[in-house]
Order: sequence, then structure tokens, then C-alpha cells
Amino acid sequence: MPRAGLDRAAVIEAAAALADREGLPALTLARLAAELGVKAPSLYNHVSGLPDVERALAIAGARETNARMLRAAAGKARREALVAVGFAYRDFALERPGLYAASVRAPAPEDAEHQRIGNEAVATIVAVLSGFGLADDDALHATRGLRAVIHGFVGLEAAGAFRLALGREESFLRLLTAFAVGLEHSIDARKGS
Amino acid sequence: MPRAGLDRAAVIEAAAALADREGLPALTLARLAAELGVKAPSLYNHVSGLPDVERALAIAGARETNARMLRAAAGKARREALVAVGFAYRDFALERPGLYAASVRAPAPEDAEHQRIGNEAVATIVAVLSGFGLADDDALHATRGLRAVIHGFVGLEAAGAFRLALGREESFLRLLTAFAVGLEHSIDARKGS
DNA sequence: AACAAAAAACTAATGATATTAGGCATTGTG
DNA sequence: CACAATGCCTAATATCATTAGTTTTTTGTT
Repeated sequence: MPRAGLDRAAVIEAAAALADREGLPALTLARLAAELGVKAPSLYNHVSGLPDVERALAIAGARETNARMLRAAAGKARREALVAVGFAYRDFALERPGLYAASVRAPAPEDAEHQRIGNEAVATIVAVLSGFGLADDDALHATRGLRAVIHGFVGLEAAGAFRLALGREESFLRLLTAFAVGLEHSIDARKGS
Repeated sequence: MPRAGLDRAAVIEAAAALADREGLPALTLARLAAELGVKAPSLYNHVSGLPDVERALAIAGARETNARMLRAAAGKARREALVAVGFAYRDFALERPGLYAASVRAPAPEDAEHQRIGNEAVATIVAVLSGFGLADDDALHATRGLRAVIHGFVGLEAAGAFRLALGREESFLRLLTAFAVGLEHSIDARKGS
């Protein structure tokens, strides 16, 4: 039997491509092996099982998302930064639906590495909101809010929930703007202005 | 062999209970059958397969969500109605995580019944936003926004994404309020006030 | 260069799952 | 009370993931 010349990276890459192309649920070891011209058990020389592959996709997706958000936020502040980060996240989800879907699943509580990557993305959101001059709990609540706004819109869009012929970018832009405006006002209100 | 006395409703109910208790992924026909004191193939006398069960849960969940949102919105308007509906949705997701998870999956495009239930929930959101005096596209964009806000926050919370010791109700309240405030202001801006 | 060790592929087997087919008992109805 | 429908069963097939054990190819060492 000739060797296929696989390694872990090649397996994970093929898995990502398959998940992007046919959806995360279509990613099975049997399918992946066939795609790579190999029998399913052979994959165990490179990965420890399906959960390992899924975790690798989740981490790769989270890394990529975070990198894009950081790039998008560079040199921007407040409302502009918030919108840029939102769209960076959305673009990634639309371009790599399989990786995105994998990265959405919450990391196992005992998976320190995966948790760490997730925390970095949260830190990026925190940084984006720092320009709004929020302190302490205000900043934490706002972070949860922005995560929810972005995750919610992108998730619904990825699930095909927006079927109307109405610009989705426009919807997203308005949502991000409304949240930003709302944030600014709640700050004013709290300052007693 | 004595009869178990099952019918479709009993099967679906047990499936919902199992999904709530152990998570939607734990819902398998084998598991469900064991729970009901019956062998898996016997379930086919009452449901047409696992997808049928999942669809039934999705529809039941969507119905219940919608009913709760309608009840919550009755007699309220604008910001108050928006907050009430958001919390009604959230309460349901926390009380019935399995049903909620099932109802989040988008209906198949050819599944008219399921689509219809989903549209009713959208109509409820539209109604809640009607008090804000939005017209045409503005109303549609805002509806997408509110759906995203609610779905996003509740989804993250259900996934265990909010691990800090910081009131989650408070975070959600602030998010809904920020969105409402942002909406009001974007309306003002558009009116040129 | 030869050979031993490591790595990568394979086949075979196990166990979970869904699902279909076919048989038998129970039940409710004429 | 017979009988037809119904509900449950066992048996069988097919798809997965995964483990064990084998073979073959590389690789690295002497």
C-alpha cells in the first residue's frame, strides 16, 4: 500500500474544507478518510478521534476570528471600531461557515488551551469597548452585550433565518449602531448628564 | 409482552424531558426507548424517526416561546414591552433547555408548518416593535436586530459563555435597554430632529 | 549498506446508532 | 366471539467511531 503522506495539519485542513463545503454535521471520520484517499482507522495516526478534529477546528476558527477582529479594530475607536469588529466577525462566518460553526461550540471546562483562545477573543471585545469610557461592571455588561449582538446576528444569518430581500449588511450595521448609541446614552445617563 | 400504552404525544413528551434533562445531543431513539421501557423499533409505531421527533420538539418549543412572548407583551409598549419579551424568551430557554435548543434549529425550507410557526414568532417581535413608530424597512431591520439581540444573549448564556460572577439578568436588561435606546435615537436621527 | 526501530497504512472486530422487515400477541370492534 | 388493526418484539442491514493487531514503508543508526 502506497503511503498517502498525511500529517496532522493536512488532516485538519481537509476537515476544515469539508466542513466549510458541506456543513459541520457532514464532517465524519469516514467521510474525511475517503476524501483523503485513506481508510478511517488510518486517521488515528494523526488525530486522536473525531472530538480532536472538532476541537482543532474550533481553535483554528477562534484564532482566525480574533486575528481578523484585531486587524479590523486597529486604528479605530468607539463606534467605528465596534462596527469594524462586528463586520470582521461576520465576514469570517460567511467565508468559512464550517470553521465558524466549530468555533461557536463552547470549549470543555477542562480544556485550558481552548478556553484561553476564547478569552483572547473576549479581550478583543473588551478592548474595542474601552474607548467608550466604561468602567468596572459597566464594561463587563457591555462586553456581554456586544458579544451577544454579534453572535446573535451572525448566527441567525448563518442559519438562514433572514429570508427577506432586505440588505443584511444594512441590518447588521443598524444593529451595531443602535447598540453603540444605546451604550453612549446609558453612559450619559449614569454620569447624570 | 405487555403493552406500554404509548402514543405519539407520550413519546414526544418523554423526548422533551430527556432533552431538557441531558441535553439535545443525548436524545437518541435508543435512549428514549429505554426510558419508555420499550425497544427502539417500537417507537416507529408512533413517530417516523428521529428527525420527526426533533421537528416535533422544535415546533413545540417555538409555540411555547411565542405564547410566552405574547403573554409577556400584553398590555405593554415600547421599551417595557421589548424588555418583557426578551425576558420571556430567556426564561423559557433556561427552563426548557432541550426544547429551546431544538427550536433554535432553522426549519427545513420545504417544511411549511414549521416555517409558519417560526413566522408567528417573528410577527410577535414585529408587534412589539410597532410601538416604536418604525415604518417599512426600518421596522424590518429593527426586527432582525431584536431577534439577534435576544437570540444572541440567550444562546451564549445557554452555552455557558458567561462565567463571571456578574448578574446575567442585569447584563440582559442593559443590552435590551441599550438596543431600545439606540432604536429610539436612530428614529429621531432619521426624522431629522 | 544493512538493519532495526518507528511510523503509517491496512484488515478485522466491537459496539453504538438508526432504520426496515416480518412475526406474534393484544385489544377493541363488529 | 372472531378478526382486523395495532403495538411490541426479534432479526437484520447499514453507517459510524474506535481499538487491536498486522504489514509495509521510511527513517535513522551503526
